[in-house]
Amino acid sequence: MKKNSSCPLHYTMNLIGTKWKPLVLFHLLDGSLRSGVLQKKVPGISNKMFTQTIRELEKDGLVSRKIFPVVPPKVEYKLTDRGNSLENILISLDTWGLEDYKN
Amino acid sequence: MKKNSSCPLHYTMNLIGTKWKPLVLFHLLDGSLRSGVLQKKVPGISNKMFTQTIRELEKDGLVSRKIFPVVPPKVEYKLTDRGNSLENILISLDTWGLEDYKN
DNA sequence: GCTATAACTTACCAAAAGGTAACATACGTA
DNA sequence: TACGTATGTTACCTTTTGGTAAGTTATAGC
Repeated sequence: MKKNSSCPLHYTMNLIGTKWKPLVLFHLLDGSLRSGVLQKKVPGISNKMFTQTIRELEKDGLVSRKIFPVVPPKVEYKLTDRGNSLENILISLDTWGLEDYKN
Repeated sequence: MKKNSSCPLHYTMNLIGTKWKPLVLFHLLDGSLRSGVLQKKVPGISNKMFTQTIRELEKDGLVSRKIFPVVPPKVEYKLTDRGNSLENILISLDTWGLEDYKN
């Protein structure tokens, strides 16, 4: 049963309602990852889209970026507390896909 | 904790990973609605996008369409069982937005 | 026979998203 | 001094998305 109809869902969708954002966030649930590793975990994403997506997530405070001043470059991304608060939703979306695919 | 890494989430996102689909589905949680009523409940959606979105949801078996042979036309949409299985996720997304907005 | 109605559909155009490939960086190593 | 490395950025182009406005339908009521 729906709780109200003014619909904060609209707000949520403006933050994470794209094809790639939930996928990127999902793969960070287990902890921080190097940029290249994270990108490889998202099948089909181009380099450009990956950068663009992670920049927006960073801007919105859902992931944080840690730069190691080494050569060649090393960058790690991880969920912020705000990003991590999406954990249950991300897992539910994943589980739903798994169940639905069976049918 | 994530359950696996092959990621059925990708499958889920291909079904409902757009700006409008979750919003349309959400407003059908309480039961069937006439086309025009449903459309008015989704703020900012154009007629064209509404039609296109609902057609895809119908094609994917998430909503069903009932036509009443009257003039002027009357059409009602409602969630299928498959669509209704997204209820918890849709509510979670809405609730998350409500909580997040406070901060 | 003209009009209002709800639910579309279509044509046209503008805006945004997205792919590919080249370039940038800076240091250690061959 | 040229190369490899990881992490980007940028330019160019194509594809997709999206908005607006006009057209379509069938009948009841004026």
